Amino acid sequence: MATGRTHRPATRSRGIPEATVARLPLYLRALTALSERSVPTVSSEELAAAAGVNSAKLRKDFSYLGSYGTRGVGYDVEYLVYQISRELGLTQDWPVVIVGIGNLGAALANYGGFASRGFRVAALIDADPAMAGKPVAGIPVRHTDELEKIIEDNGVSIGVIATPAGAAQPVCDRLVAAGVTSILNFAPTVLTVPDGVDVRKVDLSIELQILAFHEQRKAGEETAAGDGAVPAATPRGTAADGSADQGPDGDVPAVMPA
Amino acid sequence: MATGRTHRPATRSRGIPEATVARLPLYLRALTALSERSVPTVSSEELAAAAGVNSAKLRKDFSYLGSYGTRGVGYDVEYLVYQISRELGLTQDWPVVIVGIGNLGAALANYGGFASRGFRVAALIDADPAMAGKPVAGIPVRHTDELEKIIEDNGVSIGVIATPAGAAQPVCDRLVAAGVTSILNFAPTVLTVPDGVDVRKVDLSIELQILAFHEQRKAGEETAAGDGAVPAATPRGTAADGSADQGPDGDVPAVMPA
DNA sequence: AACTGTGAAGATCTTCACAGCA
DNA sequence: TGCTGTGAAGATCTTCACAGTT
Repeated sequence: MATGRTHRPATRSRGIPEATVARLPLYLRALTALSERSVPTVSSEELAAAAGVNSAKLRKDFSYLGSYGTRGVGYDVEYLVYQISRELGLTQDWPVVIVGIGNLGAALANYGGFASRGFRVAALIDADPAMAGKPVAGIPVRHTDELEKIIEDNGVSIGVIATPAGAAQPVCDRLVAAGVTSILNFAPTVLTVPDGVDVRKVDLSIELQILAFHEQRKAGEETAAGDGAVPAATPRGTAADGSADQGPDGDVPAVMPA
Repeated sequence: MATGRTHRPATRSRGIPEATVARLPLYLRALTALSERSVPTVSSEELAAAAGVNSAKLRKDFSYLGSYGTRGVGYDVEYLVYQISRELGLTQDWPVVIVGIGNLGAALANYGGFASRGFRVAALIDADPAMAGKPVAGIPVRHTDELEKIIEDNGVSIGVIATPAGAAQPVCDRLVAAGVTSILNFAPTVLTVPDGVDVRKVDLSIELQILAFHEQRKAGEETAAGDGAVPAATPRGTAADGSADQGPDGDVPAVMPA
């Protein structure tokens, strides 16, 4: 082993740090709202407040994209929306398949934000033969047997797994074998994928456990006063301070349909 | 904002770094699986593989909890399960309320992992009068009017918001006013909360956008033939390298019911 | 005067590599 | 011998603070 190999230059995709990439969608959402209100320009201070981060961080983040602002003025909303969209690859259409149409899968299929921003639900797939043909969110559910064909016919490269934990890895393997290279996993399992495939996971129970940790911490500190919730002073929210940064930075969360 | 206040000593809750806290649930899940198979001990190497992280990181994480392992042997599964559960505050019962019972809220209510690990759904709340009384996952939905009373009667400190984006902040304000100090937000909005309240967010569209960014990157690199970029080497999956760490570390994602 | 862009300092997090215990 | 626990080095990320621009 050893091999001083290029030990994963990772993150440095090409200059934009991963932490910044994770915040671009946040900025984009805030900018889109401003755009809809026809606001022409914003200062880093205003936009930062709307996105829930601090302005220094926002400016540094934008500096990785280039110099899209005007000193003394701020940023042109429309222009920034375009630049960030392009950077995120949202100027093109990404066909997505959702596998596992239980409560969660249905919720995802119905999610409006999907179509609105570069993503298109190419197909809903479920292993239950009884579901086949039934429309969910206006899209007919197709059987797992067709998975490979669907991926190929639609050139799908992003797959969403909303199956029970036990089915996740097999489904993942098939998706990858069929050509999917990015997976969003809602099943509470660690997926193993070959090199070159990205996996992000969303896990409800993990998020709750992280909250429980901080909650327990608060309870302990409060003791000083007596009990009541939220003393006058700050029991302090460990991480995530009040209005500032949301979603500390943990990594995961998971959900799983019935 | 501003206020040169105690500039958030944040993370250092009391020694355990936030990044470690975010991984404890992962270890716990892997350990629970081992426990069910009656495996008595595990090495950091084995457990790390099961949790999808590298062993050095796992050992360092555990070192913050104390010295619970045995050199030359490994960790006692049952003992570790207990220690991590205690650290995360899962040895006590956390009543949780879910507000917004659409497709997503129903999916969350049906999520099995809820009850199994220290969390108990105290109530399901929805603004639609027509939903009141209807059982979802065996629990009758109650109207938003009762929110405050429910929170107080059950001593709820953790709330899950699965409402449409527009209703999220108002609901959040009421939850906080009633005593909730930890919120898991599935609505695609940045919530503003007073100091001392923790907010974590889960946002589907953000996760997809992050995947799209990397996906676009991959596509671009493959083209390498054309312009001068990336030799002939691997197309490489930007971040999240193959089987290693899952879920890079972004911060957020969002889902929203119909 | 107002605000961006950014070098540098600080804070966190990760990985190495090896001393030390069972 | 086998594997944990951890100081130290590295890599990232955040925040400061101010030069530079309109």
